[in-house]
Amino acid sequence: MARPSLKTQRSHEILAAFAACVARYGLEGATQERVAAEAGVKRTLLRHYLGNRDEMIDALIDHVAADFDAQTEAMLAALPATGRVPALLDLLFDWQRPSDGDRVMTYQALVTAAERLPRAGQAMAAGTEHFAAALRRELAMAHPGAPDEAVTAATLGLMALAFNAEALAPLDLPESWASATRRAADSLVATLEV
Amino acid sequence: MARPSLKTQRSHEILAAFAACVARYGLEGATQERVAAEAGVKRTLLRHYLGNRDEMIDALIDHVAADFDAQTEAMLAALPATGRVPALLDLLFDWQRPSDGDRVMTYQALVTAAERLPRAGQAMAAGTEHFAAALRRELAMAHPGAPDEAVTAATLGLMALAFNAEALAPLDLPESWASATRRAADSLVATLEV
DNA sequence: AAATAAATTTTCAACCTTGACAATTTATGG
DNA sequence: CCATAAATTGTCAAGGTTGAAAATTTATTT
Repeated sequence: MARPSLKTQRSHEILAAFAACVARYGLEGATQERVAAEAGVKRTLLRHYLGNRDEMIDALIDHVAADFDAQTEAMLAALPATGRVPALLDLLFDWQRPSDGDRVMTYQALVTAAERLPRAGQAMAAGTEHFAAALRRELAMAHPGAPDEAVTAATLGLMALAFNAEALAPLDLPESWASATRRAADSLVATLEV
Repeated sequence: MARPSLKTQRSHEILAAFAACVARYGLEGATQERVAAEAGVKRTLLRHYLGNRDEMIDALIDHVAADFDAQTEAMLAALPATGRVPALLDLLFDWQRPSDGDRVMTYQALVTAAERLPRAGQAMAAGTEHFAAALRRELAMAHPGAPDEAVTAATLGLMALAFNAEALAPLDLPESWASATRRAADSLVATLEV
């Protein structure tokens, strides 16, 4: 017998706007005013739905972590039944992608803040390990004979290449680097062949 | 016939403090008050030596870029006459190092701000290419027979591994990742063997 | 249409950050 | 000691950011 709550939807919209602002301006630069403008609502609504700034940041951490995990799962779900590793590389190093670059920038901002915000550090660490584990599982399945250490090494190599490509995207680096990055990834996978 | 100027020294101290604050709080979070406290001077001195905030940021960009390049040169200078590539890997992936982690964090903050601050983007891009070129030269010298594309791929792979290790340092990731990172680096170099 | 609970807007005070300039102190050369 | 130029400190106003709560509007149920 009351007006229906928009809490879930609005909170989500606001957190998405928050994440976008963090990606663009950094955590400290993502003021409530900017987030409100990005979300297209009054500043006081942020407070209404998410509380004060500290509480907003806590919510953001959870949001980004969930988003990261969802991205990992979506990546796995998009893989075909056979030839999964080549498909995985195509996904990780597809430069035509509509650049969810914001995601990695937000992630980086929270990683940087880990010292001041232990919760952020824990959440980002968990997400990173989750992603690495998924990558590792695919490599291990495709190369059952490869020694564990080699699989782990290739996993970290792929992850570093993928993260780095996104993190440095704001710089206009030579185009040739894109193909070289993919080639490095292929080399790492090739180390797992018998 | 006047008091000697401290401009050079003080400017340097202040910029170092600025860089440290940017690493810790992000660019927007590095307020003049915090920088002044970090440098141990009154806020008004920042203005005296470096001008207003925009001018301070311009100076910071130059400072960080110069620092980055100096680091690259120092790395090269530290290499022995023979066995340069293994020594290079030891330098890049030495986890005992007293962690100049601040440097990479500051770098990351400026990369993130590239969209708003084109000068920052240009400077960080130049530094990155300088670093990559140095790496590439070493690999090419040690492996004259390797095809250009392979050398470039290995270069980017090493760079990604090194940057990533530093960028994710604030997270307490599994210790085993350190050795796996080194192993991935070794694998990339091994792709250049005949 | 009346009651209800939620959305949305309004408003105000406290705090922080910055810019700018005036005032003062201090070290050096003559 | 004196003149000079620089370092250092002091102060104030303007603008932006946040916290908090009150007032108003709106959608839904009965």
